[in-house]
Amino acid sequence: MNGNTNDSTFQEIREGLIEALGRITSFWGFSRVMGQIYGLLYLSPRPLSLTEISQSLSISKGNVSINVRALERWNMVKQVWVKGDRKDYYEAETDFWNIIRGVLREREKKEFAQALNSISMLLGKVDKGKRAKKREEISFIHERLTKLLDFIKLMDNIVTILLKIDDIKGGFLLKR
Amino acid sequence: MNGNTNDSTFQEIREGLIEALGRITSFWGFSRVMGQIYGLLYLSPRPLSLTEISQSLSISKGNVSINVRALERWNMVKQVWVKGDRKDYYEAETDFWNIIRGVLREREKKEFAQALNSISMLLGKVDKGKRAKKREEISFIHERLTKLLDFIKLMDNIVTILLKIDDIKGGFLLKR
DNA sequence: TAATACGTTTAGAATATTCTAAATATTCTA
DNA sequence: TAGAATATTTAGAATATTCTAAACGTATTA
Repeated sequence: MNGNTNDSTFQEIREGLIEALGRITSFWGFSRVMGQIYGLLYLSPRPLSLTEISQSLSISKGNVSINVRALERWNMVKQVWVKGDRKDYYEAETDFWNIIRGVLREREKKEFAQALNSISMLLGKVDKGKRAKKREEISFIHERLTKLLDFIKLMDNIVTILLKIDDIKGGFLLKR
Repeated sequence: MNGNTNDSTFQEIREGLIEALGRITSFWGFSRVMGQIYGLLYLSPRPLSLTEISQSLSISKGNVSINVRALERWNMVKQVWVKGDRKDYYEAETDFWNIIRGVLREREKKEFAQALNSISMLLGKVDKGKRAKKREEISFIHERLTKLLDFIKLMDNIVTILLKIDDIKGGFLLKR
């Protein structure tokens, strides 16, 4: 090193971010490759093609294809048009709150709804049997399920409110 | 079915919750078995031993052992003493906010710290090379990394504040 | 239309994870 | 201390996931 920020330093930084984001996405339940691709795009001054991504990360084109599609689904990557080139190009979405919003909407929201459904159904089953012998056991189970259901409802409401605020105000609470 | 809530209905409900919680924990990045064990304990009026859990869920004792330990680490299950019995018994922690608090503290918090570290380090590398030729590229990378770092800091702060509030007030914001 | 350049899908290989059964360690009781 | 009851660890089997290379399909150019 000579004190200048040269190409190899850039390379080092890129690889560092790729690794870091790979770890993070993996931690949050996405695929590691998604984070790596996102990291690469995030530090690229211009959109990259599928082939370039594949080569930069030493990952097969098929794999890149699948993961880029996933990233698009999660609002983390946008496809862009490059004039005079018929390849598809991709760039990183840099509005993180927008990404979170998308994830909350598609993933957490759905999961809460499903949980809510399951537990409600189970509670329904308890309530059907009023004349049972085992009073205590019924009331115990009823109480526990109700408590759980209330909690899930509350979480679901919080998420809903967050999304509403964000929709209406364009993110006054969350954006910077 | 005869309209009464009988044992087989209880069984059905238990299995329903076990399945639902298994799905949820799996979704949130924990093992499925953890959710199942938690579900079983959550609807059990008395603490259960390792062997009972193993039999109820048709899972090897070894597996139960590992996952119960994980549940304890996450504050989701407590070991309890049953007089006159030298087996270990376990029961579900029913304060969900307490559980969340623990998870935030041990998992998210740590992960944010690590991310913060990585990105700061990368930014440091950029700043070292002031006299480089590629001015634009430097400022581009600098800007992007700063933006990312700020975001992570903000998230980290939010979590920190949540935990502080909860510590001081005993959870006035979160508890019900 | 033929040849080319690309993206997607797929079958199976590589890898990682989870699980069990058995071995080992620990704790308790007599 | 010996023996019994329990919990934990571990080696390897079972399973699930991820990845690649090649096949395929589609659009574009010559």
